[in-house]
Amino acid sequence: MTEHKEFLYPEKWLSKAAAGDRVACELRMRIISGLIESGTILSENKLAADFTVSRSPVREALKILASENIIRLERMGAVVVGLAEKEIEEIYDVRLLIETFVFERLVNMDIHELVKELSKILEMMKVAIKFQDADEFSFQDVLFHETIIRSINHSYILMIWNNLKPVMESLILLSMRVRFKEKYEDFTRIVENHELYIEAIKKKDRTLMIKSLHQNFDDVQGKVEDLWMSQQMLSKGVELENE
Amino acid sequence: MTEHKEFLYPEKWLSKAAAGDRVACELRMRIISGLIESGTILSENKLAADFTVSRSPVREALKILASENIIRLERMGAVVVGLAEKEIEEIYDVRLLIETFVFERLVNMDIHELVKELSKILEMMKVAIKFQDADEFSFQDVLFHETIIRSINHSYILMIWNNLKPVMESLILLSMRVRFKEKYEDFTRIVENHELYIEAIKKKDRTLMIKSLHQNFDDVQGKVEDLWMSQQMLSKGVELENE
DNA sequence: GGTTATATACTTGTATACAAGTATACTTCA
DNA sequence: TGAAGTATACTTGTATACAAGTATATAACC
Repeated sequence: MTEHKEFLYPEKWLSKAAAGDRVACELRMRIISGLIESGTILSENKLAADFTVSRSPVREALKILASENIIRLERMGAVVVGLAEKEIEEIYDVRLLIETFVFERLVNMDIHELVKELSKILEMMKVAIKFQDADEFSFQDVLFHETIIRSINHSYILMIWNNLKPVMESLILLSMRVRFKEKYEDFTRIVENHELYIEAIKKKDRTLMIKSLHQNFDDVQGKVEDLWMSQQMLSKGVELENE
Repeated sequence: MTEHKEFLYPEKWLSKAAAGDRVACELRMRIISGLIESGTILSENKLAADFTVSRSPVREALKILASENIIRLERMGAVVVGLAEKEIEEIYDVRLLIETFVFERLVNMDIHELVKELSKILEMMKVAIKFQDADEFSFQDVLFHETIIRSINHSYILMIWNNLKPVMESLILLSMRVRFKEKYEDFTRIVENHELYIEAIKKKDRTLMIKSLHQNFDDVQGKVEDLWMSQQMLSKGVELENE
């Protein structure tokens, strides 16, 4: 039963969050980073003790994580599912599904405001790169895609995104943190890629959009090894809580 | 503050369900049927009193309904969103999206077992029609589509379905109950339609699948008026809990 | 030893209590 | 009458208590 002094999830993003969300976000990061291994059985009581909160927020957190498919609520205990290669590919599928759907809608819309908004976000990303702020960069990256999705005003597509977003966010965070340290040159490519995406929207060019979308996926999801590296880094000196 | 003696949701489906799910299912039915109008503000305390449970399961229920997009959790009170025409169309979109995705996967799979399973379900549906059991029919109808979706073993597509399913279930239940009373002849068409769907899977015929899928949607979702009729019927003599 | 019973230490789900915050209505004062 | 402050009756989020059920291990018995 080890106390985690350092939290993986950016604390500043939780300024106004309830304890339940806090626990969910931190647990999610630990699961996706691999710090908590697949197959681990989580106990409400143990988690409550670990996070020094009561069972109520913990229960809430577990419900959230279960709806995101990264844990499975069983009769006794919540077993960690995590993200293996298969799940990563599945997320890829769903993102492709919804973002292409969104794009089809965008083709028949006035995208002036959207493009302006996206350009702004892209500038923010560049600043984040300059100051080597991986967390801020990740935030803007997620926001970029969310902005596109929100623009079509489709509550049920947004529902899908809302279920996917936290996992995406964690993936991107972990991936970017590693790369800011080790593959700094990647970011020029990522920025170019997002410029391409904006361009595709501006020109309403389907194939260009698909292309940049695929490249974007590869940038985040193709690098599962990065995540494993990240896990190794992070868990260095940090004991797991296996009994 | 009226006591609802009759529940809209089939009680036998809740035999082993926790109080939270019970409340969620019943509330969902009341919202989708229109018994609880859009814009209504739900109070945890009031709901707890109405259902004679504590706030814990009510909170759980509200979280569930919020994730399904039929209520919106705000600072104070949960406001009912409900299903207007726009939402119905959006659900239509998402079902089309995921079921066509599933079909593409099916094309490269051994569908022998699936077809057998679906045929069985279809027979069950016929029996339900014969005995005029609207609830059983609805159950099998939902199961039919869920079986198709599960067959490709895609946890994130299943995640989308899991979020959509309860709403679909309610829609189908309400729609079928009305039609068992008033449009009995519809059911021969619905059965034919499902046979078409099975045929499409068997032959791996995309266009046939899309066609039957569209017809199936129209059967459930095109009839919003039915729902309003159903609401009128059901709320006859039942007071709303305004104030 | 092997099998069955029982005790114990868990688990979940629900009820209840409480703290902190927010809208509403009322009172007070100019 | 109008504005500002205060009291009150709500709200949410969290902690805690308890009942019912389920695994695990110990003990008893054949």
